[in-house]
Amino acid sequence: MIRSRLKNVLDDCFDRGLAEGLWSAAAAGKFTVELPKHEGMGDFSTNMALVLAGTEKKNPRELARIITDKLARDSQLITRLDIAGPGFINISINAEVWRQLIPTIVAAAENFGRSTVGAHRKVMVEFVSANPTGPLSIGHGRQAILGDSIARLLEATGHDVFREYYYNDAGRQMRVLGESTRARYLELLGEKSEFPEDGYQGEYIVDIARSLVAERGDSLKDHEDVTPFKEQAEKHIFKDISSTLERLGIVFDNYFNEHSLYEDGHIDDVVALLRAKGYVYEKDNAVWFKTTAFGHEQDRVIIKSSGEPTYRLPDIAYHREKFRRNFDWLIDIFGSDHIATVPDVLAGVSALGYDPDKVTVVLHQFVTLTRDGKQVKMSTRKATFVTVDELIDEVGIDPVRFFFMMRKADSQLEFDLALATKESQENPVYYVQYGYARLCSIQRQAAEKGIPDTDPATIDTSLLVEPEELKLLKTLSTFPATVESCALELAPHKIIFYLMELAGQLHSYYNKHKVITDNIPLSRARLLLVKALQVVLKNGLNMVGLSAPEKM
RNA sequence: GCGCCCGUAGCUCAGCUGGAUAGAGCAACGGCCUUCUAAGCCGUAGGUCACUGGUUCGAAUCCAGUCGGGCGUACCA
Repeated sequence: MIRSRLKNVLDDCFDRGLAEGLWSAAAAGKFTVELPKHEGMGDFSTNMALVLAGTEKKNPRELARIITDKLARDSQLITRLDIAGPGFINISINAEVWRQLIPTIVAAAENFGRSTVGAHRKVMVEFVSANPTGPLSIGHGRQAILGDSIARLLEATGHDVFREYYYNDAGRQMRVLGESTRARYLELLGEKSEFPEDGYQGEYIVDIARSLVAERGDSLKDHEDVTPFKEQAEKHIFKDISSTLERLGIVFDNYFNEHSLYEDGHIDDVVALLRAKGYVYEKDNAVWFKTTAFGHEQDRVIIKSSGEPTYRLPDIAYHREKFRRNFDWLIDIFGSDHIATVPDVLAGVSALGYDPDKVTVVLHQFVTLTRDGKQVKMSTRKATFVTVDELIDEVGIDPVRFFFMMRKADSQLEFDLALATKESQENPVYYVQYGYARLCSIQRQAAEKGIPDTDPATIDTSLLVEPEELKLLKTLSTFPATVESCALELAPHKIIFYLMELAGQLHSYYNKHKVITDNIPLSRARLLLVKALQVVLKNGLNMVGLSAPEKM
């Protein structure tokens, strides 16, 4: 926020130089204001002179001198200017400007960091979208938390967010699920049964079968139709999935059933529309989508010779429905194994006349699960996977959320179970939360000692002169911009790194300076800083679905 | 073969819309609890940013190629 104030001053300086004919407009909008990499270089740094040197073919240090002469007139904000290195201008900000942040933050309270840049744009975030064939596995967990955190950050920045879960409870995989359940059911009754070769072997199928025995006894013993088994399995698995999501604090606005696309005729509509536009043809008894018209290497089958659609067709129809529901921005969170479908769906969207630029696909790489240094193979069928539920049981909800958010989506994420369990005491999530708990503890102490409450109007913040205090203020000031860039870049990991940085500075400060001392005015000033820190830590944690415990 | 992602400290990873001396956590080593919670702090050590070339005042960052790992590349989803 102070940075943007400074940027305005620099822009103004640039415009005045432009008016005076000192340089051309070629460098307009190209220079930046950054935080210097190293301490002792002022509060901010700009490459304005270097950028101008490039466009004007002039000596950068000479340009820097001209710029600093112009800037020096503004002393409200700027207290010192230095030209460094090849022509960087290092800028020191009036400490009072930093201090003024404190009452601002305290007054904004839970709104500090929130913004309206989203301007109520309607955004759909589609994520998880696991079919009901088994409990959520680690891979789904990453996606669930990534999607939910992105959704939360978009909400915090003023977007109207809609969370949707797309699933398919029809088809071969569900039939196999039903058959697997029947086999377990018959086993429980002591009957002969043949377990499907590619059946779902997880223990959860036995639990479902057991529930069927409890509810229906042996009445389904000779039942030919697999439907009741399938339905029972689906019912239980969905209940299981939603309870896992609920534990993680994830709530969907809608569950979209793929099957409804058939019932409502959307599948047929899409084929007809594509056909009308000439993007569809028949070959080898199958129906093909002319994706080569969109620069792809080969066309794709959308209806098999058996008459069944391939996954592409409902995916395209589903995205058409998203567009028809008038969202301004469609965000799909997919595992990297779905990468192949993305170009096809986007081609479909284009072919139907919608704007593919409104779709953003966040592909996340796989989670590698290790236990005692050995990689654990994951397969829903074989049930050698670890479920999200088991993971939560072992390490707790906040650490699960935190760990999955800690890495950018592009990176493969290694989750060492042994480490996460054994060393949960040193988990980075506790480092951040402990910072918050410490602040709360300080306030409890202050109340006990009868130090008057923090009415900003009666507090002299100019007593905050320690370098650690000013450093904390600088970090606090970047919170709103951090939230905004995390949201717009769909990158929750950045807020995690921000929170770790802030917590680190706070712990250092705590160890070096006492907040509560016999010096009451100073104590009150520091308590107000504590309050501002509390606001930011809590908002940051809550914004991505983490708790902020007052005691640990 | 082709497409996408990744390759940065012993390990796990930030940094990547080009900027000054490349960072964090864990692990290792040495210190700090009669004082607001030691789930903490301070210090030491640890690097050819995979490799080669290019672009330029400047490259971990951009481009090309090479090597290594992952995921795809279906009339599976």
